[in-house]
Amino acid sequence: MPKRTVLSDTFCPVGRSAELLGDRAVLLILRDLFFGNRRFEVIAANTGLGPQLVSARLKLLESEGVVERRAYQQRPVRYDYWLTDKGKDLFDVLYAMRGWAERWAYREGETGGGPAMRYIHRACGTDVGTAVVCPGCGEPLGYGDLKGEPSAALKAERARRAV
Amino acid sequence: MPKRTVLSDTFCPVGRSAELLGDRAVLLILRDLFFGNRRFEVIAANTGLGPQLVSARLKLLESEGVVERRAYQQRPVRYDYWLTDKGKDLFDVLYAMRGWAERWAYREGETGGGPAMRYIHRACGTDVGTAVVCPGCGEPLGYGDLKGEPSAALKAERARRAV
DNA sequence: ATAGTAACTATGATAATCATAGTGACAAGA
DNA sequence: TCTTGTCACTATGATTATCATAGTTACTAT
Repeated sequence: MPKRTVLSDTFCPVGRSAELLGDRAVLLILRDLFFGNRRFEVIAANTGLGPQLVSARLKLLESEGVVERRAYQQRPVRYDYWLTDKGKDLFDVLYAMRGWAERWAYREGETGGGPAMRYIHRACGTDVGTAVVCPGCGEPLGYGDLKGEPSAALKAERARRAV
Repeated sequence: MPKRTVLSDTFCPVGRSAELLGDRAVLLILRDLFFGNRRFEVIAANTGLGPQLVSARLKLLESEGVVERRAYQQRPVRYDYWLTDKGKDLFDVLYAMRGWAERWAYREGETGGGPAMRYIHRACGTDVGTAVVCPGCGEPLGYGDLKGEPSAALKAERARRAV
C-alpha cells in the first residue's frame, strides 16, 4: 500500500492516540506488557505475531516513549521491555477495551459463566466486574489497583501458546 | 501482505477488542460517529480517509453490530450511519484514548493552554479534565453525560477539513 | 440540457504483513 | 572441542491491504 497517511498532524486527541493504538500488534504487545510479560520470545508466543512485527512494534513503542528496553543480563546481552509511566497510563484504554469485550464479544456461556478475566480490587477485595469505579468502595480503578484472574478457558489457552 | 491472522479465536477480552479496534480507520470513524457525524461524505472528509476505506470499515462495523445503516431519505435513497447500543458502549474506550493523548501527546502550550478538547459534566457543570469520575460530583462519566468543547485550534482544523 | 449532490465502486501503484528460515553471541554438557 | 540449546533478533519472497484519483449511479434543481 502507499505510505500510510500520517494522522498525528491533528489536534484531535483521539486521532493522536489512534496513530499509535490503531494497530492490532501494538495493542496485543501492550496487553502482554501489562500482564508482566517482558521478554521478546514470550511476547511473540503469546500474541501469535511474527518476530519481525514484534521487533518493529517494540521499536516504535520505544521511540514513542511508551516502552523502555533494558538489558536484563550481560554475556550474552539480553534485553527485555518495560512500560514507562507514559505506557502504564495506557491502562485505562486497555481496561476499557476489556470491559467492552466482556459485555459484547462473547457468546452466552462461552467462558463458563463468569467473565473471561476476573478483576479483584486489591484494596477491598471486591470483584469489580467491568466497572471503572469499584462497586465495593467507590474508589476509581487504575493500574496496580487490580488483580486479574483468568478464567479456566483463558488459562488453558495461555498454556497452549506458551513457549 | 498475507491475510491478516484472525485474533478473535482467543478468550482474551483485549484480544477480541483489538481485532476490531486495532485499526486506525475504525477508530477515526467511531470518533466521528460519537461527535454526531453520520453521513458518509462528512466522515470521509473529517477522517481524511479515502471513500473505499470508509466504505469497507462501515460495512465491517455494521456486520459487527456496532453501527446501523439507515435511509434518511428516499428518491434518491441516501443512507447514514448510527451507533447501536453496542457501539455507544465503546465510548469508554475512546474517552480513555482521549485522556491519554491529552496527558501525553501534546507539546507544551501546543493547544494554547487548556486541553485540545474540553469536557463538561452536563449534570453539574464541572470541567472534568481527563477524569473518568466527575471531580465535582463524583458520578461516573459515560456516553451522553458530557458536553465537548473543542479548543480554538481543533475548531479551526475541523473547519479546514469540512466538505 | 446542464450542473449539482452524495453515497459509493473501479483501477493501478506501493508498502506492510505473513510464514519460514537464518544469524550472532554466548552457556552447558558430552 | 564438538554439539546442542537459548534467545533476541534479521533476511527473504509471496501476498494483499491501503492509497490517490477518477468514475458511476440516481436523483433534484435550474
